[in-house]
Amino acid sequence: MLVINNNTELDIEKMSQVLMKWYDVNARILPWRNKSKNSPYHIWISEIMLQQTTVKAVIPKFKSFIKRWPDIKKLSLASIDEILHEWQGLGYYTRAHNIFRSALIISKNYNGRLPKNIDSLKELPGIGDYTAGAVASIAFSIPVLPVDVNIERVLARINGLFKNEKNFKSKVNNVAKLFYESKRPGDLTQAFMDFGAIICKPNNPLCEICPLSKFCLSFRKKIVGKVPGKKYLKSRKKRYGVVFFVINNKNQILFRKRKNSKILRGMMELPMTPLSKHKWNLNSLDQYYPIKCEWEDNNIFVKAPISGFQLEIKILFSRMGIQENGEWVALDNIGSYAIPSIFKKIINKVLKELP
DNA sequence: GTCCAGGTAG
DNA sequence: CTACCTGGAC
Repeated sequence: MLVINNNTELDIEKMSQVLMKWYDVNARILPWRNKSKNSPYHIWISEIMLQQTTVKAVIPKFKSFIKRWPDIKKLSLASIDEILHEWQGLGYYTRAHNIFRSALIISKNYNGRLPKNIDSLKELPGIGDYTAGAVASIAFSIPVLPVDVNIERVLARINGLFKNEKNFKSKVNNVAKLFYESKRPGDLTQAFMDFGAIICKPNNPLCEICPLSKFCLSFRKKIVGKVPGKKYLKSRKKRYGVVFFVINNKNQILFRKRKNSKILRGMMELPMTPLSKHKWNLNSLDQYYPIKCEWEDNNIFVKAPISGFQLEIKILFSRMGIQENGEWVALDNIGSYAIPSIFKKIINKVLKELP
């Protein structure tokens, strides 16, 4: 028995068995699937269409596409305009271009048949790690388990892995590799896919009828809904700001009160520039300096996610004698003010990193 | 109405 | 890392 992440229930053989048994009864009927033998061409087209696109949207498009171009040779004789027209509404139109380019390559170099190994598949435009693995396992019975978000979620839940933690991707890939030995690689891949879509759903997973629950660490810990969670920093829009960090010889920091702003109104903040889409030119800060003094640039940056944005704050620093004007807050009294956590974060970082 | 996921290419 | 597009979540 293999043990991953303290999951002593993990038993690859047994899990594959259970999953296959479930799949044999519950497999979705989809137009690109064939009980006796899957067509590599159909699997390829369906996998490309299914990238970023729901099964529901793909089904009618797949049918008309295959009807119009029943094999790769015929597809290679089409025009890109025809293919784009057929792709209309599916989105990500580069996929259509890539399919056409691949069709030409396959006709020319592979006699109209998809190559049967992962490396050659990945050389074709539009085929990356996932799609190569999907086609290889489903169409050619090559023992791999490609990891898309659905399979990732299933494996992560079974092993209690969070996207947040270090090396999440490689941990999931390592678990996936444990399943490479399967006797029915294509069915196992599709079993995982259907299982992720029907039972181990992103929201409201059906744990009460899940045949894998006894192997599932998240289920045992009652945290299924939280796994795999989100990455801490997603691709958010970037905004840049410069904070003026002023501290006096009584260990007080210069603050100011936010006024006519939508967010964080009435809370205390460190003096700073407005947030900009672009990095600040340090020569254009004149109108934003809270006081007149010399500014040290210690090359300190603080990154923080806030309401849909990823902030990158640069710190300019100044140490000075007692000064009457302004809102000065003693370091050991910060707790008694309404200060957004982002500014606390900045303060902590600055105090830690100052030379 | 707004937010945002999601494989691949670049 | 971002752009690509759409539809599903909220």
